[in-house]
Amino acid sequence: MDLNDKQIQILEVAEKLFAENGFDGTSVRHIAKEADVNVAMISYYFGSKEKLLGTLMIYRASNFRIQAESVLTEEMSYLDRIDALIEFAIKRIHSNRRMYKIIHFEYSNVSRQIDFDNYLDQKLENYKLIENFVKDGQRAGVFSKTVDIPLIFPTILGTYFNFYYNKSFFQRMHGLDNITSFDDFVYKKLTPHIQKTIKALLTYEI
Amino acid sequence: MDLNDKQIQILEVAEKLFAENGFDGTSVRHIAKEADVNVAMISYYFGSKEKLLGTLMIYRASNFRIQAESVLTEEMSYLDRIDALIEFAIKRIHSNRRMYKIIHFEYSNVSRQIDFDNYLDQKLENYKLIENFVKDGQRAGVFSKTVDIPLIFPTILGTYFNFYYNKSFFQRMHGLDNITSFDDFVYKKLTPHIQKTIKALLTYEI
DNA sequence: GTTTAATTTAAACAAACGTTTAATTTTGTA
DNA sequence: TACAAAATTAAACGTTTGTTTAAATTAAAC
Repeated sequence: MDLNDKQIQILEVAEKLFAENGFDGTSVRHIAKEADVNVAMISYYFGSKEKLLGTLMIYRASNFRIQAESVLTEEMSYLDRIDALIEFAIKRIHSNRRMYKIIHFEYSNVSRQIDFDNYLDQKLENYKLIENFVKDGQRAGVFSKTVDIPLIFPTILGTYFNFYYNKSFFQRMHGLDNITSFDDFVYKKLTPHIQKTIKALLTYEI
Repeated sequence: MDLNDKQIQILEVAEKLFAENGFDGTSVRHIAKEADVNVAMISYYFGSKEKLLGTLMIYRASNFRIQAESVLTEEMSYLDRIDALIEFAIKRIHSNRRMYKIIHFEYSNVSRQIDFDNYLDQKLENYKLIENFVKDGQRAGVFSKTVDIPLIFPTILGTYFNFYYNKSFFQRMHGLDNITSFDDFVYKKLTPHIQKTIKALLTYEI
């Protein structure tokens, strides 16, 4: 997939607007105007609005697994590697949060004709990686054997996204008033909270 | 707010379709057809599509706090009350999951003119209730003093919703193939996982 | 410099959108 | 039965939707 500058410009504007207003809430004319191109360019380059979203998904599907794998094989204690993995994971989903929001909302939409196979394959790959790591830790006697491994992911990602989806509520509650402090909060408060939660869960007996 | 049978019928169809296809992805004609009424009835009863959503929010905003309060004041250990609270909370959000999905996706939509004040007020009330309970537990020496109380909610709700939003993925992974087993999974696997996670977090030192 | 291909444009397309209208039917009241 | 109010209907309203067309412009190839 080779994309020229204009195509990338359109994709990034579309990502922003899809995340803000939803796929159906965003018109191709709105995308075109914001990206400063003619409406017809979207059909010309991508074929259709749905294919534009499909291209966007592929464009954003960079490989989480390879980097996560290198984090997990560093020479550190199991708990330190959990910390490192979660720090890396939150950084990743935070910078890709718009794409995730689009996926969350379109994934369960039956009327949409979008190919989620690549997304699901990557998700499964990522799961297998974590599963093996946790099982290693269990064999080493560091992690509890009663933890429900498939549900670790929803707890990590879910905590982040529930925070993100209720951003205004938390901003009001904490008095955060701009984007910088939202970013700061994610790294300085939310990430440690998730790290602590997962470490607690993985070492909790009965 | 007094609603007749036909109005309730429209509201429940709308809730289902909004959750499935989004607010913008659902047409008033689709709602009317599914609810077996004429399109004009929606304007006639609710004024507009947006006001229909507003009415739906009020219709679903039943009081979580009162029931949660009675759970938290039962004569049980702190950890057992955590279990009871989470079991109750998951039951509630599971049965209201469609409404929550709509709210999550419309809440961050700036172009929408919907009143979220009631929703936010309730959210704050619920938070205050939990905050007081956790602080009591900390004073009693049962709960860790380093836990970030405002982030307990995102972990509970987020775990549920990330599971729900990736339902098909988990169904494929666990071989769940119908709605009954999805319900079963929520109560028999997901709820215990969240209970364990929060108890672990609340008793985790350092 | 000429020709061919790629890009960009404004305009038009039919379909679908939320909403309103005005007429008709049903219901409730006296 | 007669009347008024409420409910229901099909049709029409003006916009907006995604997409296509055909002409104009720019870029690349020879």
